[in-house]
Amino acid sequence: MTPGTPSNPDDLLTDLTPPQIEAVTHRDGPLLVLAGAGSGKTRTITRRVAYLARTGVPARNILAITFTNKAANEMRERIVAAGVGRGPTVCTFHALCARLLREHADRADLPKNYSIFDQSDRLKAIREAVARAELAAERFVPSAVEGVISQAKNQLETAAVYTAEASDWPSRTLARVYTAYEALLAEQNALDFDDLLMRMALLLRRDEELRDRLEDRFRYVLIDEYQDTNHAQYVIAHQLAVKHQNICATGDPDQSIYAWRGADISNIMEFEQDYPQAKVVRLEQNYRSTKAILSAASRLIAANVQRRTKGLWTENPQGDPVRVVECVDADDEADFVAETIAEMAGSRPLSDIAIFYRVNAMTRVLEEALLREGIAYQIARGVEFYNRKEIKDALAYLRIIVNPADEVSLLRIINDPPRGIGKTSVDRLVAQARASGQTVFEAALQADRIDALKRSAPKVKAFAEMVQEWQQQSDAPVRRMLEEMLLDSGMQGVLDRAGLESDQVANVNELITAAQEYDQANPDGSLTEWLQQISLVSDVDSVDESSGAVTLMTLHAAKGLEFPVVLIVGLEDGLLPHARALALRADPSEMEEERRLCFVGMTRAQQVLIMSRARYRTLRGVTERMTQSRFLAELPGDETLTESRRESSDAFDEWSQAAPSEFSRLRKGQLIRHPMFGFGRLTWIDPHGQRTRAGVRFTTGVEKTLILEYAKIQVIKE
DNA sequence: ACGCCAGAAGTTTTT
DNA sequence: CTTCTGGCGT
Repeated sequence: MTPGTPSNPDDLLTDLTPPQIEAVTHRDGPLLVLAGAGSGKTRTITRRVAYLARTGVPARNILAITFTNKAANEMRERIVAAGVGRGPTVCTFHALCARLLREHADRADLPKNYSIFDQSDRLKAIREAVARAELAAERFVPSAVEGVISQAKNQLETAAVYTAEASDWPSRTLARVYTAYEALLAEQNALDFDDLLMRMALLLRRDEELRDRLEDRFRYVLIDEYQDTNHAQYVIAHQLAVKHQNICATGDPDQSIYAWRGADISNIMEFEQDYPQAKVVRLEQNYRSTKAILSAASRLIAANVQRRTKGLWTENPQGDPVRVVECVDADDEADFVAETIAEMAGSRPLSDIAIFYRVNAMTRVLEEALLREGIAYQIARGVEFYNRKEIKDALAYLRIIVNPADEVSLLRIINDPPRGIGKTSVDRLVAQARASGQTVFEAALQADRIDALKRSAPKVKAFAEMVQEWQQQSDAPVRRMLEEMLLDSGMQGVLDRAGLESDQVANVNELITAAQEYDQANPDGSLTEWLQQISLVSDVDSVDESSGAVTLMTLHAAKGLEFPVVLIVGLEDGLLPHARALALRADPSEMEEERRLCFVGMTRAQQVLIMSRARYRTLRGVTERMTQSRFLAELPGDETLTESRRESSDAFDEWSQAAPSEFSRLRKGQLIRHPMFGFGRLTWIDPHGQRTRAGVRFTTGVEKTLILEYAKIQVIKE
């Protein structure tokens, strides 16, 4: 279908259910689609976009916001397939903001060529900010400070606002770090991920004229995964929809899994209060999973207290029961996974199969086992590619071409590959820049005038001039720019020495390919735009359905996807739910989020769902006995089938079922005394006869694991 | 100036 | 157990 071809928009409705049709055909005014897992949400949104376009809404007036780039690309393809063309804007919140801030840089009071700082750039800047605020680095762990700043930005609290509101000493001190950090970013023309959202939200609030223009441009706004939007995203969406009120939010509170990142579930829960005229459509029929899978998942999620009950049903066949498999340890579990997949490989393509886990660290054993069985796999971790040293270096070079004020990037590569500019010289150069109020790059250009640099001065100057030469040709195609830079910088030499077979060369080649693809897709593109675009890749963006391989990913990355066969590993207390949610001071809502995470994983499965756990797991070098996840106990017995990889006579079981020992009188919560550490309370006990261990939180605040056979503790009070 | 080694620290999830 | 950092030796 091409634009202009006469067509009946009702063709778009023929295979939809009544509630789906309601959502698709609703024209003006706010719309909330509460879409349960597997209820055809993506299809509904896509159809809605197509329907709007075919019933008179100019395609360019439609904005669809997705959670990942991958989801955006897929939706765009589907919209094109529905005959709408490339008119609608389909992207993530971050990509939208990056683009709009570039387009309206003057109004946003920003340079167009700003750098986007990733996690590690940001941590470096925070360390520097802590130093500048003259605070003890030990007291201010960068990652903790980062969390505070990130949270503030999500709440649209600028450094100035945060400072004004800081009343106690800790927050006043953090306000100083935040202020210093913001100054650092400003000096470097850099934004972090949260800035993209905060800047855009604040800009829309204060610049009425721009808001008005954007409201007219994006007359129809659709937001997917609304349950995982944070406050800043909420404000952006709201500002864009104030005038026309054509906001369509879709989501599922049961699939909210990003509260830790600032997502605010009340955005979706209170949609009807925010938009009193809102029409609400519920999609509760599941088209994805078998009855067995769906009822197991439904039973699990029903254990959440903070939840509006909701029925999810399916007309799909009953299917096989959900298998729960108890393995001996992580290696055994990985073997089980690999063997099971090998058996299935004859009857279905590997790309049908996915393995989910709670933490990335669990991939190693799985990879080894899959390799042994000769099973092709891909791991969803696009971000990791961009964290490789050679990639970060190459991008740092490109970033200073575009934005020479980007000090984090400049310092990263000023002597890499080595060009005789040592640490001392760099320190002196930075000191000179600070003293004269220049950027480090500006100071480097005049290195010959800095006496302190001595013999390295010509090298520094040569480096700066090399960057300047690149700058003069920076409107060349991205790929050519990249290759030129590799050659001139000496990186190519390093790569040549590493050899054609090396990972480094393969990675850089992949980057070159990415650059070339960008050039082809965007004839009017720019290096700036490409750099900003690739700063926003997510793990799942790298997943390729046609790869013919098993897909491995975290449960978080699995959201929005579906696979005929799903294996979820590590169903153990401490892993899923994660130990953090089990901690004594953990908020109960953390446990509920873990349960939703498990629910999300289970509901990705179409036909076969297998969940496994290990009795022993080695984490950071220590083997721990694991108890099964409480979530397994919450599954319905008649829909699940529990199997054990070993007879119960195995040594470990005997060990664990040993006769009650002298430690059997110990109970959780008892007050005890330790000769070295003093008083404390038992937080957990792991009974293994003589080998019984227990966790103790001492009054000093320290928590310790004690092997009771050796630790002579004394019970003070029952 | 540079590379190596040893010790430390940090391990949830990510746009 | 891994990865990174900082210090030390050349």
